Amino acid sequence: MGVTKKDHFTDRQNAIATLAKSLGHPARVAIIEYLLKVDGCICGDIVNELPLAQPTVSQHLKELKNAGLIKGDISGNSICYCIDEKILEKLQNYFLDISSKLNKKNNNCCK
Amino acid sequence: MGVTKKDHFTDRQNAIATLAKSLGHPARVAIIEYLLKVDGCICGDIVNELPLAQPTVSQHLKELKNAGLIKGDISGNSICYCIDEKILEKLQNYFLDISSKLNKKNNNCCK
DNA sequence: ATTAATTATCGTAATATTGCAATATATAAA
DNA sequence: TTTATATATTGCAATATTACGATAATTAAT
Repeated sequence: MGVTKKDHFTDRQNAIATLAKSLGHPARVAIIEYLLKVDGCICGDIVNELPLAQPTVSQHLKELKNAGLIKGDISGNSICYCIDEKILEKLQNYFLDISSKLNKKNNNCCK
Repeated sequence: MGVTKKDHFTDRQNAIATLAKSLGHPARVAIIEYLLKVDGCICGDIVNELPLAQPTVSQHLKELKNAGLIKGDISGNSICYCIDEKILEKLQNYFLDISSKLNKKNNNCCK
């Protein structure tokens, strides 16, 4: 089928999956890392940085934006994309939570 | 095309993307959360827990295993899956790293 | 040895993703 | 106003993912 049965999972599980999925492509990881590195955030710079055609990058930017990981501001002729700290914090907290649960648990049933 | 141009990105970017992708489906998030919650880790329990058919769950388990997030031990008739702490730690550290970089940066170019 | 139970694999259909050329849209510059 | 620049959208081909029935493979129980 290729269609995910979202209805059967919790909102939280779907939310985490959506965020994780948006980082599930190296180009999108590269975009986040680029935005972390630079001061500006002009779309054209991202296109130049990545080894992909402009429409492809635009598509990846759209996915990151839909997931909430980045936001975009119109800046004259071009568009300035930046990381949305809140959502990244959410992801970070999720993994912190998992780690603390793992620590409290004896996770030794497999070697 | 539908084929990811992995060659053009760094190993680290590809590695993070692979891990994130493996959590990019609610069923796989649910599997991880289930393994965190319970003491045992028998495949059949996971199948019962999830609203998906056995072959589908088996496929998701395989993906998590390929990504390195879980490992499986044969346990008599059945198979015991558990979380691989090392890899989850890797993911956690990645997001901690991003957060600290975000804090050092003035990320105020978009409102 | 047969049968039951557990998990993996195969085959296949439906849908999603990736990538890009072509084109549209919108703003800036001349 | 025309032209250049920057980004988004459309359309399409290739590949990947998701889901499951049927079946294989493996071990346990009888």
